[in-house]
Amino acid sequence: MKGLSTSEVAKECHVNVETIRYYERRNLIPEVPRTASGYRVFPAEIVHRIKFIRRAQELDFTLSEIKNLISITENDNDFTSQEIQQFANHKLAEIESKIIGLKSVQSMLQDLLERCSGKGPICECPIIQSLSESD
Amino acid sequence: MKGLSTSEVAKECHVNVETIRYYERRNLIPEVPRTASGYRVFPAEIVHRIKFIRRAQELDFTLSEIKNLISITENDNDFTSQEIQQFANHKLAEIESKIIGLKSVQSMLQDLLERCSGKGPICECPIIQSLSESD
DNA sequence: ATAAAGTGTGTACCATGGTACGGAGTAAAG
DNA sequence: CTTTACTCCGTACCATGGTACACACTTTAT
Repeated sequence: MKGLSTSEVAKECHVNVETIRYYERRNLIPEVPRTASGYRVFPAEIVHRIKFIRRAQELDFTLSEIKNLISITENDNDFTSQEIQQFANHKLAEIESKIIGLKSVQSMLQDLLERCSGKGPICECPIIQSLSESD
Repeated sequence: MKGLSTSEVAKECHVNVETIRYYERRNLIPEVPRTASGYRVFPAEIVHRIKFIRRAQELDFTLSEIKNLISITENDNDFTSQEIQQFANHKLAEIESKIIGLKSVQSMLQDLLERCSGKGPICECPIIQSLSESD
């Protein structure tokens, strides 16, 4: 008995059953074979695919970007090397500036935590200062 | 003639006029005075406030988090030092793990770019490899 | 004085990423 | 066998962060 049911996959991946159907509709996962009565039968690999999607989402890839990413790897796509290069470059720039921004918030928050040690009055909040000053 | 109209503020901040009304509804900006005929008259400082909101959004703060941030600084809030500390700690953890994730995608993309130099067949994409392997 | 531009309100709509629900058929357990 | 659990589908709904629109009233420019 090989193959997983929708809910087995959902449980494995810690996602909602509906999410799986949704990903299918969005073509993030393939349409898998069905039983005679129409129940989906997923190959075990689908679990990796879905976990892949979730990890990529956490890193701010949108579902359509993820779709592209997937089709690049599967080689069943219409992208040229150049396009892939451009995509990667674009995303890289985005990521770089995000890292910079996050690092600055990070140090602001660290600062805040040092000053506001959970007691006494609200400090002159350094987060807000920094976010406010730049223009 | 002091005070800015809605569209002047919008222009200054590079946001849509409707966005300003939206922020007012969400209580991210105060309800400002009106002219006799009901037109909003914004103080110049509102521009900083709105730019603040936009910067914070870019760094993944949600509008409600931003609202909290603002009310913390204005001291017209019900937060204890402890709550602020917790909020900061929580957000800090979030930011840290995001930075780590982004850095790993960053190096994957850099890798990809080195290998796929825009010519030849699609490489065995290292991005996907890395996203796929972990569990 | 009259047209064009700006502002107000409320409500509807958009995209993204899901989640829930009703009704009907299927499978599994008691 | 019947009850419970699972699955299907389509459609509707939710939250977030806006954006657009219609309709009415001001303001400004000509």
